[in-house]
Amino acid sequence: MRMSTLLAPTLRENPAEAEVVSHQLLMRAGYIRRLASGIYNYLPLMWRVMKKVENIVREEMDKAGAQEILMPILQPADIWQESGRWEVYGKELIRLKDRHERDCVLGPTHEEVVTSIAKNEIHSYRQLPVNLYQIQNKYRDEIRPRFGLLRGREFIMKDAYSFHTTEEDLDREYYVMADAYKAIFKRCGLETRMVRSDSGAIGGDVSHEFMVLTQTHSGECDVYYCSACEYAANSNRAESILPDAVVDGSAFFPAEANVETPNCASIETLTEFLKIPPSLIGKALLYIKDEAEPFLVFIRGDLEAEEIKVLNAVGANEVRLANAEEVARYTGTEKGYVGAGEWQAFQGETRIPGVKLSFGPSQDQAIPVVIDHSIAPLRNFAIGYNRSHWHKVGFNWPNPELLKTAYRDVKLARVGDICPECEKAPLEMTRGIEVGNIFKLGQKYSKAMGATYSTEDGREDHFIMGCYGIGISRTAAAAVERYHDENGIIWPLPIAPYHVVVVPVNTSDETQMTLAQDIYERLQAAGIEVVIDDRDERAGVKFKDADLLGFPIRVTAGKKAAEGLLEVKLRAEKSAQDMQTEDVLHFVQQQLASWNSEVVLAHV
RNA sequence: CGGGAUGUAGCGCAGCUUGGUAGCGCAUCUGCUUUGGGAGCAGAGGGCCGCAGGUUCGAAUCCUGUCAUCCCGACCA
Repeated sequence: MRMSTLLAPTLRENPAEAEVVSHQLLMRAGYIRRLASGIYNYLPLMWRVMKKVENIVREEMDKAGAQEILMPILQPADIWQESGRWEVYGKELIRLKDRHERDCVLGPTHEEVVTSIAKNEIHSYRQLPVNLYQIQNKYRDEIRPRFGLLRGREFIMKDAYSFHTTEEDLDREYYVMADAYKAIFKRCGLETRMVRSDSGAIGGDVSHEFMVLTQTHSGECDVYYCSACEYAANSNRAESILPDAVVDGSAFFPAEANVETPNCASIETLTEFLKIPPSLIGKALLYIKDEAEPFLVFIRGDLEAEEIKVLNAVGANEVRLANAEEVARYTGTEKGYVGAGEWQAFQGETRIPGVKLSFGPSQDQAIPVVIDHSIAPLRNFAIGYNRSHWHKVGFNWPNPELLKTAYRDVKLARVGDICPECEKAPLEMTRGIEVGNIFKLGQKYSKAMGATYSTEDGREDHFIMGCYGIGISRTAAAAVERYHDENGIIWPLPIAPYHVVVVPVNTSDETQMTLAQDIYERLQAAGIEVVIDDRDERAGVKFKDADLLGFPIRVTAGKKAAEGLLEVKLRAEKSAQDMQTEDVLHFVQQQLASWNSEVVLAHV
């Protein structure tokens, strides 16, 4: 490819609209252009990268035994009504009508379509298991598209769906896919962690996400991971064992007492006033469930509540912290002084289903309660008195047995907490970009849509399903997010748009041009993807662009061209070396053969 | 959808407070010089100031509406 004809319009400055590194660099290096919010043109270099990622995915999926198909993007509404997601999916689903006023959708995912295929075409256990996948544009009318390719409204995704006769067989396939995913991301040069997660709108029981760990801002989730074992989880799922802390306050409070604590509405001011560690405080947070029901969360003073965990604990669609007015209305005190006080515990169903404990001055005024496990070991501690500017100290729960029914895990894990799996090493945290996920769907869709097959003993049974996604465009963007420096992108060799850029420093110098043209042609003949910067530009411009565009290997024909020497430099490294044309060929081939991500990792 | 901000040349921005008919840098085009890290000089082209109303003798500037884009939250590959 000749740079003089390549459509890669580079920009000297970052576009104002781009906030994250991958978005900035892909825009600046002329890989993408925005058409509308969350909708992008992939220019020639980007499309090459995309196809590289696609091909790696395709090869590994094929190797894992999946079969590639292509399902329609435009889908009739009736299958969505059948599955129930016409109502459930909400505004993210792009709906439209055709000329006959028939409702249609643009596919955000393809469980409905693939289940209809299985329903119509798979009739016998003899045809199972089967795993079908496609690589295709997906449409999700995101509330807030952002971060360039990391969250678009249109994006390219590989989605696979497997069908099974038993849970055990689904299990087997699940781990076949997990292994395929590990191989895929490794081949893309990306280090990933397989992370437990919530299954969200897609449904099902078990799910894992594959996260590219990044230190940059763009990672959308906090990922806690064990420094010793393989444990990793989203912040909204991460469990942890708390390291030792002071949980018995008998040294501070010889006896139970009510103390006046003026202006001690925060943990910080209270610890200062009482001269105790924050772990000796029972913190009470008043939440509102689905804009209707108040409930209390008790958690140790030095910990934070994790809202998704809280939400799951009470089976809510939405939770939020109560405002000052609500705190006053429901507890009769002000923020910072809510607690157990003189209240009593009441057992039995509350207004919130599943929560069986409530606290209050009387049963009909009692508020449902969720208690974090961190509260359990507390003895002789401090807690709000439900009276402004008063706390109770040296407090012990009157009936610890009763509380047990309300224990949940609702705390936000902290860096330094102990790994829940190996129970030895401390947890660490990083930002992560979710590039893939795998779900066990079970029979959710096959039951909803009546998709059955004949079993070996002649019964009809619903398919047991799994589904497995990889964001192709997001993976490419994540690679930029992971591999770049102040000068631009540093593509991992396997997904680089071209492997080599040949730079004749001065196009009017015939010796340089001849040498450059020669190595360009020989690299090409050897099947290496190479671009020659034949533009009549100054050396600085070409070098800047080569760095910005991120070609892994740069071959320069410059001063030493007269001696037949070319300068070879890896984008990820600082130093360069001079070589004869023959050696350049060998060097490049060797790089391609011996590619491994550790080399890049070491230099970024 | 709530909170915040921004729309002026292809890109990045100034001008707006205090209305008087648009400017800077980069990019583009032409010519000469230059040629190993975003060159210099000379010249040129390109904008109904997001759009629609209103106020005014006069609006990029003030007012109203609208559209778009971005950032922060809840959702997601």
